[in-house]
Amino acid sequence: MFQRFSGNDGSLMNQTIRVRFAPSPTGKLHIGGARTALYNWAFARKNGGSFVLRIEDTDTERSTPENTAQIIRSLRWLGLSWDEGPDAGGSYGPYLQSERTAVYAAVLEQLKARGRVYPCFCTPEELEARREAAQAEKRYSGYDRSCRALSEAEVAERLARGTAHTWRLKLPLDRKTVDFDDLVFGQISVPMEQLDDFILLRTDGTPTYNFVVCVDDAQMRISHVIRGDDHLSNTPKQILVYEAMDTPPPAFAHLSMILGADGKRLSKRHGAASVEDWREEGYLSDALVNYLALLGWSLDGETSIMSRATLTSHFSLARVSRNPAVFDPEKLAWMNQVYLKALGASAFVDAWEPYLVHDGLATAGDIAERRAWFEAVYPLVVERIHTLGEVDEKTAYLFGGGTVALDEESVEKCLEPEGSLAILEAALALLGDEALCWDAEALEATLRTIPELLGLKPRQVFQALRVAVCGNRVSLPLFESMVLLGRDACVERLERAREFAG
RNA sequence: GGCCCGUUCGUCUAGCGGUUGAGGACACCGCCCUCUCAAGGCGGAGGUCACGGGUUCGAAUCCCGUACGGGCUACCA
Repeated sequence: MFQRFSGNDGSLMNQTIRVRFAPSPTGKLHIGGARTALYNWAFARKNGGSFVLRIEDTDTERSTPENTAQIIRSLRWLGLSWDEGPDAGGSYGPYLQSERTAVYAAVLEQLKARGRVYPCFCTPEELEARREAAQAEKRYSGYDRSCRALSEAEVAERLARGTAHTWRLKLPLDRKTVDFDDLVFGQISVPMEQLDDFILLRTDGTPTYNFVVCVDDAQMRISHVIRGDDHLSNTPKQILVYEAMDTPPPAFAHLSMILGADGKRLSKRHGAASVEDWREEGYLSDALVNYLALLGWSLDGETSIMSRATLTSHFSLARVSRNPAVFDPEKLAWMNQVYLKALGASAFVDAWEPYLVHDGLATAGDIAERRAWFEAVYPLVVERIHTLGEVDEKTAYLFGGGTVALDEESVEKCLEPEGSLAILEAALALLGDEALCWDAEALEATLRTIPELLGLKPRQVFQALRVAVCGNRVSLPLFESMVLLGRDACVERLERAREFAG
């Protein structure tokens, strides 16, 4: 699959598009990570390329297989699919960094053979002291390259003696800058004085991030690295690693950070910060994907509701914003309702079921048996909620049979005032008619006669009946609620309410 | 401290030198609808385009400073 695109030098060239999402399994999939994954996926799908999932689990302290499984679950829930990954296989594996140690060792050996790295025997304490001294004198505090000046004999001698050492990258001393053309940020230029011979392999033999990420991206033939802009400053270092490996670097596209309402980087402090959290609160993946797509990217500046298909047919890095974006839960909530309204009754009941079961309102068996009843609730409740998590609270009064919990304040305001008893009696009399058809239209037509009969305002009548039947002065539409409750339950509730009525 | 990056209504954004008296969306306000709450319809308020200099006939758009914010500056990723 070949695509023409503009290369770093501005020329057009043919290249297979391959992108990757490389999360570290140290926790759940975060909103920021989800957006990075989404943009990578959209870019790959739009350009007919491949999307690779690679797990960066080298931090054995914090990485767990559970987190990896959880991240994969979240990505799938979001509707993203990858062509290669730990679970999907592929010809550039393994896709777990913890299984790639031999690859890193081999590349390091090549770099040694080509004289692009050198051992450093400086201890952390020495480095720390020198760094502090440099900072005190306001000099660049990077490594002073002292071990780079060691003679071959001395190096051989220390190595033979088994002296603890790291391996550092030998930066070219004759360059002035490292330049690259970021697909989002544009031309970036960093002076070489700001870069030092950073460590590729630690004393304990483990490779560092800036090394492994290059090895992996190079070996996996990644064409475009799309990631958070916290890596923008690391990019020059990585370009130097590519040069040492004698491999052309991929194109880079950095995504600005997602912030909380306080302007700080989005985190748990801001409430739900992981995809899993939002799912549990009752957000639809379609809504989350749509919202995330627009957080830092726009189709045309006008469109706000769009499907994954639109995303994958129109996504473009050129339209990715450089400014950090503040995550706005209110807009997500609005968008979620838009998607809930488009869901349809059947899909809604499926999505609602876990909440019903969890809150003890119904069992899976009840739902299967009275499917139509649950589906009838949908059009009433959907325009009054933003998340699935709110549905049970809004509909709980429909489940009590002949009894309902009466809201104290509602009773006080709508049931206790004089005239309520007469309203209840009138309603009971009218509903006692066995011939009355128990549907919303008939109920409304019948009960509409009460205001005139008693000389009361419709509002007063219906609010009294609402509190008697629904237990609260705020509820789903009264007549439809009565239909869902059934005649017996309604009559019983009206009778019970009489003792509170004025 | 040094280096890199960013800065358009409260928020997400459109805008890539003139058709912009800066457009859309969320939130907000009002009206209509109405059995409550919503939803919906209509309308409104809200931006001296961070600030200061330039370049230009003309700048939100290009250049340079300043301020503010973020990132990197680790034997973290």
